[in-house]
Amino acid sequence: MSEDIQPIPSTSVGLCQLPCPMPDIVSLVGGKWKLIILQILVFDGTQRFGALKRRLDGVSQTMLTNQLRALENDRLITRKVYPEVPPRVEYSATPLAKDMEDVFYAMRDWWKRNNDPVE
Amino acid sequence: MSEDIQPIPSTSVGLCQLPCPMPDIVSLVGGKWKLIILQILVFDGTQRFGALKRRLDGVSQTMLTNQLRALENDRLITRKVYPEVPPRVEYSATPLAKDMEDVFYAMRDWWKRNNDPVE
DNA sequence: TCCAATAGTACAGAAAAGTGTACTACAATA
DNA sequence: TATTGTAGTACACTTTTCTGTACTATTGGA
Repeated sequence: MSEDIQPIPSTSVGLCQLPCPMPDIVSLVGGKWKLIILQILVFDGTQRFGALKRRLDGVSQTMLTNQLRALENDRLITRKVYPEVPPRVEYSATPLAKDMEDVFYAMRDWWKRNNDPVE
Repeated sequence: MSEDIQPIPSTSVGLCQLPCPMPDIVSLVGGKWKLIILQILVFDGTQRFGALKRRLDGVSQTMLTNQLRALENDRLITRKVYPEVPPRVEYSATPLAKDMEDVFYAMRDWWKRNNDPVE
Protein backbone atom coordinates (compact mmCIF):
# COMPACT_ATOMS: atom_id res chain seq x y z
CA MET A 1 0.00 0.00 0.00
CA SER A 2 1.93 3.01 -1.18
CA GLU A 3 -0.80 5.63 -1.09
CA ASP A 4 -0.63 8.26 1.60
CA ILE A 5 -2.76 7.84 4.64
CA GLN A 6 -4.61 11.00 5.50
CA PRO A 7 -4.81 11.99 9.16
CA ILE A 8 -8.03 11.29 10.93
CA PRO A 9 -10.08 14.44 11.39
CA SER A 10 -10.42 14.91 15.11
CA THR A 11 -13.95 15.29 16.32
CA SER A 12 -12.99 14.43 19.86
CA VAL A 13 -14.35 16.00 22.96
CA GLY A 14 -12.06 13.83 25.07
CA LEU A 15 -14.51 12.28 27.51
CA CYS A 16 -12.24 9.54 28.72
CA GLN A 17 -9.24 10.63 30.75
CA LEU A 18 -6.50 8.15 29.86
CA PRO A 19 -4.94 8.07 26.42
CA CYS A 20 -8.28 6.73 25.30
CA PRO A 21 -9.35 7.52 21.75
CA MET A 22 -12.50 5.48 22.16
CA PRO A 23 -14.99 8.37 22.13
CA ASP A 24 -13.34 9.67 18.97
CA ILE A 25 -13.43 6.28 17.33
CA VAL A 26 -17.05 5.77 18.27
CA SER A 27 -18.03 9.14 16.87
CA LEU A 28 -16.21 8.29 13.65
CA VAL A 29 -17.42 4.77 12.95
CA GLY A 30 -20.28 4.31 15.39
CA GLY A 31 -23.88 3.72 14.42
CA LYS A 32 -25.70 0.88 12.84
CA TRP A 33 -24.13 0.91 9.39
CA LYS A 34 -20.71 2.50 9.18
CA LEU A 35 -18.60 -0.47 10.25
CA ILE A 36 -20.52 -2.75 7.95
CA ILE A 37 -20.07 -0.40 5.00
CA LEU A 38 -16.37 -0.05 5.73
CA GLN A 39 -15.88 -3.77 6.09
CA ILE A 40 -17.42 -4.39 2.70
CA LEU A 41 -15.37 -1.70 0.99
CA VAL A 42 -12.14 -2.76 2.71
CA PHE A 43 -12.43 -6.47 2.04
CA ASP A 44 -14.45 -6.64 -1.14
CA GLY A 45 -13.23 -3.45 -2.77
CA THR A 46 -15.00 -0.71 -4.65
CA GLN A 47 -18.77 -0.94 -4.82
CA ARG A 48 -21.55 0.94 -6.54
CA PHE A 49 -24.30 2.55 -4.54
CA GLY A 50 -26.85 -0.01 -5.55
CA ALA A 51 -24.59 -2.94 -4.71
CA LEU A 52 -23.99 -1.56 -1.25
CA LYS A 53 -27.68 -1.03 -0.74
CA ARG A 54 -28.41 -4.61 -1.68
CA ARG A 55 -25.77 -5.99 0.67
CA LEU A 56 -26.90 -3.85 3.56
CA ASP A 57 -30.29 -5.39 3.20
CA GLY A 58 -32.67 -3.28 5.22
CA VAL A 59 -30.94 0.05 5.00
CA SER A 60 -32.99 2.89 3.61
CA GLN A 61 -31.83 4.91 0.64
CA THR A 62 -31.70 8.06 2.71
CA MET A 63 -29.69 6.50 5.50
CA LEU A 64 -27.19 4.92 3.14
CA THR A 65 -26.63 8.24 1.42
CA ASN A 66 -26.16 9.96 4.79
CA GLN A 67 -23.68 7.43 6.06
CA LEU A 68 -21.70 7.47 2.84
CA ARG A 69 -21.51 11.26 2.94
CA ALA A 70 -20.36 11.18 6.54
CA LEU A 71 -17.69 8.59 5.82
CA GLU A 72 -16.57 10.64 2.87
CA ASN A 73 -16.29 13.78 5.01
CA ASP A 74 -14.20 11.84 7.49
CA ARG A 75 -11.97 10.66 4.65
CA LEU A 76 -12.69 7.01 5.22
CA ILE A 77 -14.14 6.51 1.76
CA THR A 78 -14.01 8.19 -1.62
CA ARG A 79 -16.83 8.74 -4.05
CA LYS A 80 -16.37 8.66 -7.80
CA VAL A 81 -19.12 9.78 -10.12
CA TYR A 82 -19.15 8.65 -13.74
CA PRO A 83 -20.94 11.06 -16.07
CA GLU A 84 -23.17 8.39 -17.53
CA VAL A 85 -26.84 7.76 -17.85
CA PRO A 86 -28.14 6.05 -15.85
CA PRO A 87 -25.73 7.41 -13.27
CA ARG A 88 -22.90 5.35 -11.90
CA VAL A 89 -21.24 6.16 -8.60
CA GLU A 90 -18.51 4.09 -7.04
CA TYR A 91 -17.42 4.06 -3.43
CA SER A 92 -14.00 2.92 -2.27
CA ALA A 93 -12.18 2.61 1.03
CA THR A 94 -9.33 5.07 1.46
CA PRO A 95 -5.95 3.94 2.78
CA LEU A 96 -7.10 5.22 6.16
CA ALA A 97 -10.01 2.79 6.12
CA LYS A 98 -7.93 -0.04 4.70
CA ASP A 99 -5.58 0.48 7.61
CA MET A 100 -8.44 -0.65 9.87
CA GLU A 101 -8.07 -4.23 8.66
CA ASP A 102 -6.62 -5.31 11.99
CA VAL A 103 -9.61 -3.94 13.82
CA PHE A 104 -11.90 -6.04 11.66
CA TYR A 105 -9.74 -9.11 12.12
CA ALA A 106 -9.66 -8.65 15.88
CA MET A 107 -13.44 -8.35 16.00
CA ARG A 108 -13.99 -11.35 13.79
CA ASP A 109 -11.54 -13.45 15.80
CA TRP A 110 -13.15 -12.44 19.07
CA TRP A 111 -16.50 -13.41 17.69
CA LYS A 112 -15.19 -16.72 16.42
CA ARG A 113 -13.48 -17.65 19.66
CA ASN A 114 -16.59 -16.97 21.67
CA ASN A 115 -19.44 -17.81 19.40
CA ASP A 116 -18.62 -20.49 16.87
CA PRO A 117 -17.68 -23.16 19.44
CA VAL A 118 -21.28 -23.12 20.63
CA GLU A 119 -22.76 -24.84 17.60
CA MET B 1 -6.80 -16.36 32.60
CA SER B 2 -8.29 -19.63 33.72
CA GLU B 3 -11.95 -18.64 34.07
CA ASP B 4 -14.41 -19.99 31.55
CA ILE B 5 -15.50 -17.79 28.71
CA GLN B 6 -19.25 -17.81 28.26
CA PRO B 7 -20.60 -17.90 24.71
CA ILE B 8 -21.87 -14.65 23.27
CA PRO B 9 -25.65 -14.54 23.20
CA SER B 10 -26.62 -14.29 19.56
CA THR B 11 -28.87 -11.39 18.71
CA SER B 12 -28.02 -11.57 15.05
CA VAL B 13 -30.37 -11.00 12.19
CA GLY B 14 -27.58 -11.63 9.72
CA LEU B 15 -27.79 -8.56 7.54
CA CYS B 16 -24.41 -9.01 5.92
CA GLN B 17 -24.02 -11.98 3.62
CA LEU B 18 -20.42 -13.09 4.08
CA PRO B 19 -19.22 -14.61 7.33
CA CYS B 20 -19.70 -11.13 8.76
CA PRO B 21 -20.55 -10.87 12.43
CA MET B 22 -20.44 -7.10 12.26
CA PRO B 23 -24.17 -6.46 12.76
CA ASP B 24 -24.08 -8.73 15.79
CA ILE B 25 -21.05 -7.03 17.22
CA VAL B 26 -22.54 -3.61 16.67
CA SER B 27 -25.76 -4.60 18.38
CA LEU B 28 -23.74 -5.92 21.31
CA VAL B 29 -21.25 -3.14 21.92
CA GLY B 30 -22.59 -0.30 19.79
CA GLY B 31 -23.75 3.03 21.10
CA LYS B 32 -22.04 5.95 22.69
CA TRP B 33 -20.91 4.38 25.95
CA LYS B 34 -20.52 0.61 25.87
CA LEU B 35 -17.04 0.39 24.36
CA ILE B 36 -15.78 3.05 26.73
CA ILE B 37 -17.22 1.29 29.75
CA LEU B 38 -15.75 -2.01 28.63
CA GLN B 39 -12.36 -0.52 27.96
CA ILE B 40 -12.21 0.93 31.46
CA LEU B 41 -13.28 -2.32 33.10
CA VAL B 42 -10.96 -4.44 30.98
CA PHE B 43 -7.84 -2.34 31.40
CA ASP B 44 -8.33 -0.71 34.77
CA GLY B 45 -10.26 -3.49 36.48
CA THR B 46 -13.29 -3.48 38.71
CA GLN B 47 -14.98 -0.14 39.30
CA ARG B 48 -17.77 1.16 41.46
CA PHE B 49 -20.77 2.82 39.88
CA GLY B 50 -19.74 6.28 41.01
CA ALA B 51 -16.20 5.88 39.73
CA LEU B 52 -17.49 4.87 36.32
CA LYS B 53 -19.86 7.79 36.25
CA ARG B 54 -17.04 10.19 37.04
CA ARG B 55 -14.82 8.78 34.31
CA LEU B 56 -17.56 8.83 31.73
CA ASP B 57 -17.92 12.50 32.38
CA GLY B 58 -21.15 13.59 30.74
CA VAL B 59 -23.09 10.38 31.01
CA SER B 60 -26.40 10.60 32.79
CA GLN B 61 -27.19 8.39 35.75
CA THR B 62 -30.06 6.78 33.89
CA MET B 63 -28.03 6.03 30.80
CA LEU B 64 -25.15 4.56 32.75
CA THR B 65 -27.50 2.27 34.63
CA ASN B 66 -29.13 1.20 31.35
CA GLN B 67 -25.88 0.45 29.63
CA LEU B 68 -24.52 -1.47 32.60
CA ARG B 69 -27.68 -3.56 32.74
CA ALA B 70 -27.46 -4.30 29.03
CA LEU B 71 -23.82 -5.30 29.26
CA GLU B 72 -24.66 -7.50 32.21
CA ASN B 73 -27.46 -9.19 30.28
CA ASP B 74 -25.05 -9.84 27.45
CA ARG B 75 -22.59 -11.33 29.94
CA LEU B 76 -19.89 -8.82 29.20
CA ILE B 77 -19.77 -7.53 32.75
CA THR B 78 -20.76 -8.71 36.21
CA ARG B 79 -22.37 -6.72 38.99
CA LYS B 80 -21.62 -7.31 42.64
CA VAL B 81 -23.70 -5.65 45.33
CA TYR B 82 -22.30 -5.28 48.84
CA PRO B 83 -24.99 -5.10 51.51
CA GLU B 84 -23.68 -1.91 53.04
CA VAL B 85 -24.93 1.56 53.71
CA PRO B 86 -24.36 3.67 51.78
CA PRO B 87 -24.60 1.03 49.05
CA ARG B 88 -21.58 -0.26 47.21
CA VAL B 89 -21.84 -1.88 43.80
CA GLU B 90 -18.87 -3.07 41.81
CA TYR B 91 -18.73 -3.78 38.10
CA SER B 92 -16.17 -6.06 36.49
CA ALA B 93 -15.38 -7.25 32.99
CA THR B 94 -16.09 -10.93 32.42
CA PRO B 95 -13.58 -13.15 30.64
CA LEU B 96 -15.66 -12.63 27.52
CA ALA B 97 -15.02 -8.89 27.71
CA LYS B 98 -11.39 -9.32 28.68
CA ASP B 99 -11.01 -11.42 25.57
CA MET B 100 -11.73 -8.25 23.59
CA GLU B 101 -8.33 -6.82 24.50
CA ASP B 102 -7.06 -7.31 20.98
CA VAL B 103 -9.95 -5.33 19.59
CA PHE B 104 -9.05 -2.43 21.84
CA TYR B 105 -5.39 -2.68 20.95
CA ALA B 106 -6.18 -2.74 17.24
CA MET B 107 -8.35 0.34 17.58
CA ARG B 108 -5.79 2.21 19.64
CA ASP B 109 -3.00 1.31 17.23
CA TRP B 110 -5.02 2.40 14.23
CA TRP B 111 -5.72 5.68 15.92
CA LYS B 112 -2.08 6.16 16.83
CA ARG B 113 -0.82 5.36 13.38
CA ASN B 114 -3.18 7.83 11.77
CA ASN B 115 -3.66 10.55 14.30
CA ASP B 116 -0.67 11.05 16.56
CA PRO B 117 1.83 11.80 13.78
CA VAL B 118 -0.16 14.94 13.02
CA GLU B 119 0.87 16.84 16.13
C1' DT C 1 -31.91 16.71 64.31
C1' DC C 2 -30.08 17.29 59.92
C1' DC C 3 -26.97 16.35 56.41
C1' DA C 4 -23.78 13.63 53.45
C1' DA C 5 -22.91 9.71 50.81
C1' DT C 6 -24.18 5.86 47.25
C1' DA C 7 -26.67 3.59 43.88
C1' DG C 8 -30.18 3.63 42.21
C1' DT C 9 -35.69 4.48 39.98
C1' DA C 10 -39.40 7.23 37.61
C1' DC C 11 -40.69 10.14 34.37
C1' DA C 12 -40.70 13.84 30.96
C1' DG C 13 -38.68 15.41 27.19
C1' DA C 14 -34.99 16.51 23.73
C1' DA C 15 -31.99 14.94 20.26
C1' DA C 16 -30.30 11.63 17.17
C1' DA C 17 -30.85 7.83 14.29
C1' DG C 18 -33.33 5.54 11.10
C1' DT C 19 -37.38 4.47 7.79
C1' DG C 20 -40.90 4.94 4.00
C1' DT C 21 -42.91 7.17 0.27
C1' DA C 22 -42.84 10.00 -3.39
C1' DC C 23 -40.32 12.46 -6.52
C1' DT C 24 -36.32 13.82 -10.11
C1' DA C 25 -33.24 13.34 -14.47
C1' DC C 26 -32.03 11.14 -18.75
C1' DA C 27 -30.65 7.76 -22.14
C1' DA C 28 -31.44 3.19 -23.85
C1' DT C 29 -34.49 -0.21 -24.87
C1' DA C 30 -39.04 -2.57 -25.99
C1' DT D 1 -44.70 5.99 -26.59
C1' DA D 2 -44.00 3.79 -22.30
C1' DT D 3 -40.75 1.46 -19.36
C1' DT D 4 -36.41 0.47 -17.11
C1' DG D 5 -32.40 1.52 -14.57
C1' DT D 6 -29.37 4.44 -11.27
C1' DA D 7 -28.37 7.51 -7.79
C1' DG D 8 -29.99 10.37 -5.72
C1' DT D 9 -33.28 14.46 -2.84
C1' DA D 10 -37.29 16.06 0.06
C1' DC D 11 -40.04 15.44 3.60
C1' DA D 12 -42.85 13.44 7.12
C1' DC D 13 -42.70 10.19 10.36
C1' DT D 14 -41.33 6.61 13.90
C1' DT D 15 -38.02 4.66 16.98
C1' DT D 16 -34.13 4.68 19.70
C1' DT D 17 -30.90 6.94 22.33
C1' DC D 18 -29.75 10.01 25.66
C1' DT D 19 -30.30 13.73 29.20
C1' DG D 20 -32.17 16.26 33.23
C1' DT D 21 -34.72 16.64 37.28
C1' DA D 22 -36.70 14.92 41.11
C1' DC D 23 -37.21 11.30 44.12
C1' DT D 24 -35.97 6.94 47.29
C1' DA D 25 -33.52 4.23 51.21
C1' DT D 26 -30.24 3.86 55.01
C1' DT D 27 -26.59 4.73 58.25
C1' DG D 28 -22.94 7.43 60.40
C1' DG D 29 -21.41 11.56 61.90
C1' DA D 30 -21.70 16.82 63.14
